[in-house]
Amino acid sequence: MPELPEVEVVRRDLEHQVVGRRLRRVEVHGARSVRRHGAAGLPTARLRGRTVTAVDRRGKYLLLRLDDPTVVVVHLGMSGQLRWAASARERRPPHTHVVWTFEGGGQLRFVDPRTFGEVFVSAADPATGAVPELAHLGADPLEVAERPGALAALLDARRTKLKPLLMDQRVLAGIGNIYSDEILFAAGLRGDRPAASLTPAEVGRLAAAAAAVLRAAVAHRGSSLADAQYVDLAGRPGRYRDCHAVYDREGAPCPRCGRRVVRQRWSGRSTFGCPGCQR
DNA sequence: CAGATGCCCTGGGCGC
DNA sequence: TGCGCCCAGGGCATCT
Repeated sequence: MPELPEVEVVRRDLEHQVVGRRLRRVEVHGARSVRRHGAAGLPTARLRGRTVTAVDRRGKYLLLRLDDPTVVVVHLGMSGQLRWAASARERRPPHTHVVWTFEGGGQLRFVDPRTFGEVFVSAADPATGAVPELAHLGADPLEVAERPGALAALLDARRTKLKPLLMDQRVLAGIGNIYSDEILFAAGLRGDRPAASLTPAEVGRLAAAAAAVLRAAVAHRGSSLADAQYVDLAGRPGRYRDCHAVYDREGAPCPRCGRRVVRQRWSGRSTFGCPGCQR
């Protein structure tokens, strides 16, 4: 569920909380969350005593950069949360799999009931800061939206449909099922249009819609759905769900034309849209 | 190569 | 009240 806006909200909160702080201890309680490291487990010794210098985001991944090339990478998956506790004595939520304790008090907890998320440690390229495991990720949607020409090139490069392309992390990194539906509605485009079929005017609408939807979602601190899987660092839900035009609104009136929002299933996944406003 | 399917996993919602 | 089933879906593997 956490997509670009939710991850960005957590990134900003985290930046204020942990940059400049030194790690005292790292504990792993759930092996599946650090599965990328295999039997060796998370290399916690590499982290101890290090200071966090920056918190970055690459698509849906969070990067905690330390004062050496080491980077702690967190992906929230479907149900992952990062939660801050002012004191280590605060009770840990169920499904707390990784705990970072900082000098001077304060704990960061990685909580993830469905364990689709993960935590891993890597080394950034000293020249570029790039993380090798994330090399497959495509462009940041917010940056591409500034340049419709670049977006047009991405759309033309693949013979696929519009929605799968928006959600393809190798092309655009950060858009998932919720925001692809909201962006396509805002752009007035159907998700099953061939990506390469868009006119320049439609590409312009798509770029503007992506920027507007993603920025508004960040401003509203993300989308928390009924199951409340996504909450911010302090455990608070986001409010952007109240702004959804189509996602999870099957049968409700389209905010633009009043027709009923339709839900379809594509390859096992729900897609919401307005049959009147999207073409 | 595009696209479909299945798997991983748990909690919430719903039907009976 | 309670049981069992379905669903949510990001990323990846595996097919057609």
